[in-house]
Amino acid sequence: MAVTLADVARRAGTSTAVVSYVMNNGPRPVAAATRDRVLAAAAELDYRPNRIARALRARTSGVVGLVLAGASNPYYAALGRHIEQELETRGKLTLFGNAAFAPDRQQQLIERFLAAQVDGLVIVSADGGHDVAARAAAAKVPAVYVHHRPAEARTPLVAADNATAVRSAVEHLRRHGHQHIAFLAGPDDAGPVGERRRAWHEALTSRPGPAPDAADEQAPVLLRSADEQAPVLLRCDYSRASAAALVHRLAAEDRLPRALIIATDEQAIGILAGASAIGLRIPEQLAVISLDGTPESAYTAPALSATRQPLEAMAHHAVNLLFVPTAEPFLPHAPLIPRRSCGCVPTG
Amino acid sequence: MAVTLADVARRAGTSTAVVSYVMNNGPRPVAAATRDRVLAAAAELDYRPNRIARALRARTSGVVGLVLAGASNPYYAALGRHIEQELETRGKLTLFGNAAFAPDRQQQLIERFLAAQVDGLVIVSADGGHDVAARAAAAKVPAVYVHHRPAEARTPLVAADNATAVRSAVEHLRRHGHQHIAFLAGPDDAGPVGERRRAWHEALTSRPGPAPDAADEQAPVLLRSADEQAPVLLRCDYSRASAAALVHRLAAEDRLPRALIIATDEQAIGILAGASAIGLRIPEQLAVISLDGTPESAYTAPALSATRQPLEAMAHHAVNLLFVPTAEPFLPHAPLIPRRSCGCVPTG
DNA sequence: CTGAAAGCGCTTACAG
DNA sequence: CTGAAAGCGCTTACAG
Repeated sequence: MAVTLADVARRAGTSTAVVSYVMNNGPRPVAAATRDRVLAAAAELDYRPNRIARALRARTSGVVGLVLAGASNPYYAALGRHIEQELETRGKLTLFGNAAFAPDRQQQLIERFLAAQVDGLVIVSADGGHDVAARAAAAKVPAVYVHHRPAEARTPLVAADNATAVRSAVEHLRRHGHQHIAFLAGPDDAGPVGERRRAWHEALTSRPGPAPDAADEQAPVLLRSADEQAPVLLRCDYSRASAAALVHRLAAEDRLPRALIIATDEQAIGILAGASAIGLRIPEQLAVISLDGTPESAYTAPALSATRQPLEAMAHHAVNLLFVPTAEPFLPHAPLIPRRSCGCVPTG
Repeated sequence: MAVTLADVARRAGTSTAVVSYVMNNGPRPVAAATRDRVLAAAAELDYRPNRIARALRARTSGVVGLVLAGASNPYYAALGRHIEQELETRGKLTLFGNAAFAPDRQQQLIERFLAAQVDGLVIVSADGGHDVAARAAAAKVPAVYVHHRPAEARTPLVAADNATAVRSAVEHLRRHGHQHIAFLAGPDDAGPVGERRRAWHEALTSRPGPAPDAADEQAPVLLRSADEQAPVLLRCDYSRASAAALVHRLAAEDRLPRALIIATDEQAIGILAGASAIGLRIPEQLAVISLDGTPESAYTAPALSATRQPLEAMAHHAVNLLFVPTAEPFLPHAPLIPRRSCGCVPTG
């Protein structure tokens, strides 16, 4: 059927071992003349190596499994793109799976990827998953969590510095004159969003630390007034629909805050859509800052101010970790990108 | 190292053939007692079949390759999600690659997927690619193009009925009272966007056919005035940035149209962002309809009116075609979803 | 219903 | 520098 190594060897008048050596540039040297004969034979026959056969024998498939907690969320999607690209740079193929926020689907994908003999596993996880990486460890397959990992997991995690990002968002809104800054979290306090919520609460209820962005250090920090109400915590699902519905509800009940930090771009986009639908002006009536800062956040209406997670660097680091394990900590900074939605009018 | 079929056979006191029969429920029958012993042995040893070995021997990998023309475009991304999900439903794993609008990357991905012995190839293609499916045909691997295929290709194509969609968009804007309806195309006239552009031009320059949506048939069709200017064709790259910049330029030159049909959601999102940045009110000053209708189009500000391509049905059909080839034509309808951006104020 | 054995297409000691 | 051969972990005729 298809042309095999043996066919090439026969045509070149040599052994399969030698053909293998020239196709792989090693591990044994081959005489230049022999090499040329082999290359010529391979070209004439249009030989294409069978990676499956290679994988079985060499015990390495050249494939890495990537499972995304939810592929339609812009944050996970952007992370997924960067990871795939990073893997391609390293010559790896990407086996892709979308867990669609179902822990059992995530588990099942991992099992199937492991059965497919992946060389590594990148798990971009959300709250609520089991420690699927334990299975990878049992199979001696390197794995890495991105964004979140279950509490019990011992697998490395790559995530941005959420607490600092949230503090810079709070500081920034204060500089815009806001004292009452609400927070939109997810349905519960699990995972990174929980961390973000806690950082927000702490920033509002205790003395703020130094501003994280050096560029901002000149700006006066407003003191909170003594009669400040308790911080307003809002919650909704991680979906545009849910966030848009929340705006409607809040408006109907006249409970709209004036400033809002939103845990995710997905929700922020929904907030913007809901605001537009009811004629609520952003940032004039409601100032918002999101905490993902995906590429989509630059092209919303109005453009979303956000703390931008360094997705590319995170992807790079995660893939690195698969191949050169290191204990070195990595907690990259998520800089605040002021755009229109917080009240800034960026030039350009 | 890992537990193999032979280990299970040994423990169950039987042959590898029998173990294989029970693991695969065939193709030969196995006595119930034997079967139970095998299952017990497999469970005790925590046996996991090696899919690579299976693939080599059975000449079927259970993996399908999916290449996306551009993964950050919401249209391709949504299609990709549906295809992956459809494949998962069929028990296939998805090898994923992003061509990032580079024809040579697309070609290379196909080669590598073929080398990985994929059972099929789904190519969500944009203009400008070579006929990569020819290579698949040579390797006897079923392939299908989605959205677009090169002119010379003989591989099946799954795409929506673009011409009808465009006509319904033109009709709809006319019902809103617009006579001068501009069109935003891509940089050139290749591919499906070219078709869309031609359908728009034809709808504007000749007598309109019957309205495609039965629900709309009562609405009066405005006659074009005799002094109507030539249809205005706009072009920009398929990127949000490029579309946003276009709005700025048009406004600066005072050449803004009053009604615009936009070839893609990606560009439409950019138009909305650009409009928001300069305070151009949509739909009051500029009515727009997009021709993709991805899920994101429902959560823009304002919500995008669009002809909605039936992405899920397309994905389903494409994957179907891989496994049960059929000559049956498939040209699904893309219904118009009126939202805010065209001037409609949908209830709910 | 079950077992012994060949073979999928490679890589890799091993011997020369 | 090159070749003969074993073996990766399965599936599948073939024989019994």
